[in-house]
Amino acid sequence: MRVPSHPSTDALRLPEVLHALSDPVRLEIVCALDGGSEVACGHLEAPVSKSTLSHHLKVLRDAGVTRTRADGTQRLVSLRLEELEARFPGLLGCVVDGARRAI
Amino acid sequence: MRVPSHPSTDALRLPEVLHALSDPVRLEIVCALDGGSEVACGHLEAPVSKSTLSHHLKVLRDAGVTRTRADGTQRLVSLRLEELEARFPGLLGCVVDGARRAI
DNA sequence: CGCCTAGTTCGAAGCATCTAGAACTATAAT
DNA sequence: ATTATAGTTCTAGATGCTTCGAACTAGGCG
Repeated sequence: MRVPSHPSTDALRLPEVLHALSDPVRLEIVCALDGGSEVACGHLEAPVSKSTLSHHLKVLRDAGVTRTRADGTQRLVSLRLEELEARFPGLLGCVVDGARRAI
Repeated sequence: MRVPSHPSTDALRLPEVLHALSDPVRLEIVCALDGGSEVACGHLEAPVSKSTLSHHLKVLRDAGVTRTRADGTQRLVSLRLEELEARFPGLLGCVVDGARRAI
């Protein structure tokens, strides 16, 4: 399994980031990752099939919201907190707060 | 021309708001409205046709991002700053800041 | 090696989005 | 009343998104 590519911090595009965050399933994933922990794909709870979950993780990764690294047969996903904060200060915090209050 | 309907503050949904903000044309409109001014549709600069602009304004309005009121033959559009701030604190500010820096 | 586990990728269906032109509505001005 | 102005709505096409199952890839284990 080849290592997936991640956009550089400079390459992050706001419309793309917002679109990545605009889906309920992906918003839940982001909330689950908030706190900085690395989570294996399979441990993410989402009401979708494995392939759909993989697709959503790809959308988040391509937008630069998450990072994925291989660990054995698993893929560990985490938020790109520092990079997002550097490029769009406060955004992720507001979104997660808003999502936690009422999705 | 009948008055368009606006969702109540309670009815605002984060995924819908984020989706409304995830389009470059709409993001530009929101930036243009930031500051609190009311702007007539025709004075908004957007590289799209009149009907497409009308569509984008409807998406923003339906998501609860903007408010529209009639004034003669014109429609004045403005941001729902207070309501958005009450429901999703800081969000609009972060988005506008991010958009201004680099769209 | 053969098998299991963990994810990805492919193919396809169904639905939504963005876009524009044409037709329409409503207000204002002549 | 006629005409002009400002937007909306309808229709339609092209594209994109979400979803799933099936097939595939890669690493770990017996």
